[in-house]
Amino acid sequence: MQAQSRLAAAASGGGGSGISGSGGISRLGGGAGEEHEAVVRELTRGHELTARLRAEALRALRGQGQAEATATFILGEVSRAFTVCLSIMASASPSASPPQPDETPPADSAVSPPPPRAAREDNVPRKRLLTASPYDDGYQWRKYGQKKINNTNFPRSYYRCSYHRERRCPAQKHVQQRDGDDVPALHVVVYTHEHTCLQGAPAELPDAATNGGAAAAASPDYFPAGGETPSSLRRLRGVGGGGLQPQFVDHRAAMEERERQVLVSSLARVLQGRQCYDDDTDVASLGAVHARAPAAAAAAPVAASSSSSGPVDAAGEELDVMDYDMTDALFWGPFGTDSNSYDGNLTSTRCFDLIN
DNA sequence: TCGATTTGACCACA
DNA sequence: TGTGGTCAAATCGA
Repeated sequence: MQAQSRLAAAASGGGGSGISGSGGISRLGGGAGEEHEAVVRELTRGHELTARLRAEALRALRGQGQAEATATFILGEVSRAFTVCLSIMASASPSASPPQPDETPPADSAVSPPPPRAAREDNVPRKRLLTASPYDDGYQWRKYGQKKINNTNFPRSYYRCSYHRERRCPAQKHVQQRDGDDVPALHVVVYTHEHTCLQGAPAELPDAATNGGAAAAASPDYFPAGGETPSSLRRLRGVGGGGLQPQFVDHRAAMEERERQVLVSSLARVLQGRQCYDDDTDVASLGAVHARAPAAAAAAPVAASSSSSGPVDAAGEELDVMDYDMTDALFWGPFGTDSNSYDGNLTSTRCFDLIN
């Protein structure tokens, strides 16, 4: 598990200034399990702190256009990186392993439960993912149902792409918290169908880690003809719990580099204050947070999948750990109407995937 | 008032 | 026939 080793090395401060202080890991003693728990604990803490920082930054930058958008983008990517790392750690967790045949059954299992219901054979492609952050995958979803599933402790929630009607996007997912006492709680997410709301996205998109995606947003295909969407811009500044990611609001012109530099430098100072980075942290390394996340996600699951002993869902089906690529970079931008009625045009953003 | 979520009922599949 | 998946009216909240 290369990624796990890297994470453990990073957590123990190998080669750098490391993490210290009251909230950090001063020393990683004990066995691998203890070390694993410590890394997960710190990642979870980092994830939570990022969310708080994001809320504070957005409050402070509200109405400041590019700065607000850039802060949303960067902190969103930092959050995503934490999510990826937590997913990797979850897949490597002893608690994530499927029950072994020789394990002692629960005391109340004298009557063996019925075999899990077979999956529907509808030839619909499905991707399964085990994650601690099932709602932070970069897409916008609308919940349309919830169901108590037999022999599980937690209900299953059903979601459709927010563009289900507007763009006939068939993408769906359902989320179900896995039984057990995982910390953080792990959820099995099953994605059904690919997003087709990505249609019309530029064929080639630049690396957002280096330019923030400004060139992508500058593509004439990215915004509809006539382009300006004041209503959507209003919505992007409004409420919504952070579901909207307006990183490319009005980015047809190249992002103003100076403003971005100022903001990123501020963020770097904040992050350094939390001692999350080495002393030589710079703007480039912040951008690399984005670049590393998909790479790390791709690296670890490959090894795990080859062992065919990865995590399983409630039905006993092995989770395809390659599905971590669902956390790859996604980009959102404004378009069209700001109506989001159920039957009409839904939202003021659309998404497309940089990868593929 | 409008959009999102909840939840009971219904439907289709194994 | 039971269960998972979806629908749609009711409800909630901004």
